[in-house]
Amino acid sequence: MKTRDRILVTSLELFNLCGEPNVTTIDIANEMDISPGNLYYHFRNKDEIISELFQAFEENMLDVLQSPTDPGLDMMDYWMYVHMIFERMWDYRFLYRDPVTILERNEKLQRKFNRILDKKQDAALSIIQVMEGQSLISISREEAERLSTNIALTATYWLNFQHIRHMGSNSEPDDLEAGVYQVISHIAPYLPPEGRELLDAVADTYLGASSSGG
Amino acid sequence: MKTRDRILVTSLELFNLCGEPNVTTIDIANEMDISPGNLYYHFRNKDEIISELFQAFEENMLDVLQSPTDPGLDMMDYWMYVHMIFERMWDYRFLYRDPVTILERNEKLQRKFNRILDKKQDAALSIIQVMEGQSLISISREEAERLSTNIALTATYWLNFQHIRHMGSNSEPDDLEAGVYQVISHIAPYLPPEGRELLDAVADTYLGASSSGG
DNA sequence: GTCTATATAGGGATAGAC
DNA sequence: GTCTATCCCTATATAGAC
Repeated sequence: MKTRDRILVTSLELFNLCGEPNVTTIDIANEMDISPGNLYYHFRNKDEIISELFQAFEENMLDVLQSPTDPGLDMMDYWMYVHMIFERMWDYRFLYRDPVTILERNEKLQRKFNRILDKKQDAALSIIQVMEGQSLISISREEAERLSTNIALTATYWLNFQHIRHMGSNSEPDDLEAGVYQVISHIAPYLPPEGRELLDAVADTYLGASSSGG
Repeated sequence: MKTRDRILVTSLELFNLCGEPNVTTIDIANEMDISPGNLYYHFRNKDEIISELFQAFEENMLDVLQSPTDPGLDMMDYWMYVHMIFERMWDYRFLYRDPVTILERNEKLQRKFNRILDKKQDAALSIIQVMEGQSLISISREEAERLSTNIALTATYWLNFQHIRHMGSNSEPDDLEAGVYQVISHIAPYLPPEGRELLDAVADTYLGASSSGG
């Protein structure tokens, strides 16, 4: 593995573990047993490392987000879909730890992050509309807008919320299923009784057997 | 006004405007036309300023949060209630801009912040249970738990979400009503048609006439 | 490509005069 | 209480040898 790539991998690891603002270029170099000078031979500055990591994240995420408007999907498919999104966020969770701190330094990242948010919200809206089209749920246009905003918001901030909630204990929870459930539960009240039971069944399947993010 | 208090007021202003990590003790001193030495005569360090601001925030917030379990309350009362909570958060919005960065340095603040989150969630749950008791809504115990978590999460991160969403334009939106609506809309799908119409009416009243936070 | 050594800059904080 | 001057530390980033 080339040094340049090792820098990216090590940076991502440390950023996720300690938070990007708490990781210096020297920390990264030390962790890899190379000199800081060497690191700066491969990257002009820390921002370039972050940008490159973000680039990889964006490609991953936009790929996963391709909204499943296929009408043949069931509750379990949606669960898996949201799970995949959570896994990508988990892989790059340093971005969700204090997004404002990271984004405010770099306008390009702001735009990219917002584009991902747009996509998230669009995906939620699409799914809602498919369900509506199937008469699975009944919802007005305005309600659907607000609902998809709430879904995108929960999906975006769940890891941050969990992190703050577990700050006393120094172990970070790597159980994404609770977040998936939390996101999907936004839809629950719109579902008919059969739909809710189906959701409960799917939740029971996944909530016990924590599969973790690795 | 005593210098000590002026330091607190100025710090709060700058923190809210620029974000706490971007404001140095020198910035604060400059803004007040005093010397950094003077500032350090009144406060041992920056953390002490933050802690004291947090203290004031906590008292405000816990006071406002006293959950209104009075069964005589209507939709407009709940709207006002959530609005008051948003106003307190707005006054100390720097805490919601980079929560992890601010909290990770100080265990006491972690506990306090989480206590406020607990209170928020409890308040949401209480209101839901009152509504359930009045047969206004029908909801299971587990659903109520998840719902109140989602409500607390949205209330906590709405300002952050808005901030990121408007990062391109350099004007920060000070319209809290959208956030209030977003929070209350979590309840909407559980309401009977009359309840939803009532909510729409209340929303119409407030959403137009942005009252702002100042 | 990699190293050592170092420049640079900024922020937190203190000392001591007034 | 307030000021000026300054110290210390840390993080980013560069220079130049190997």
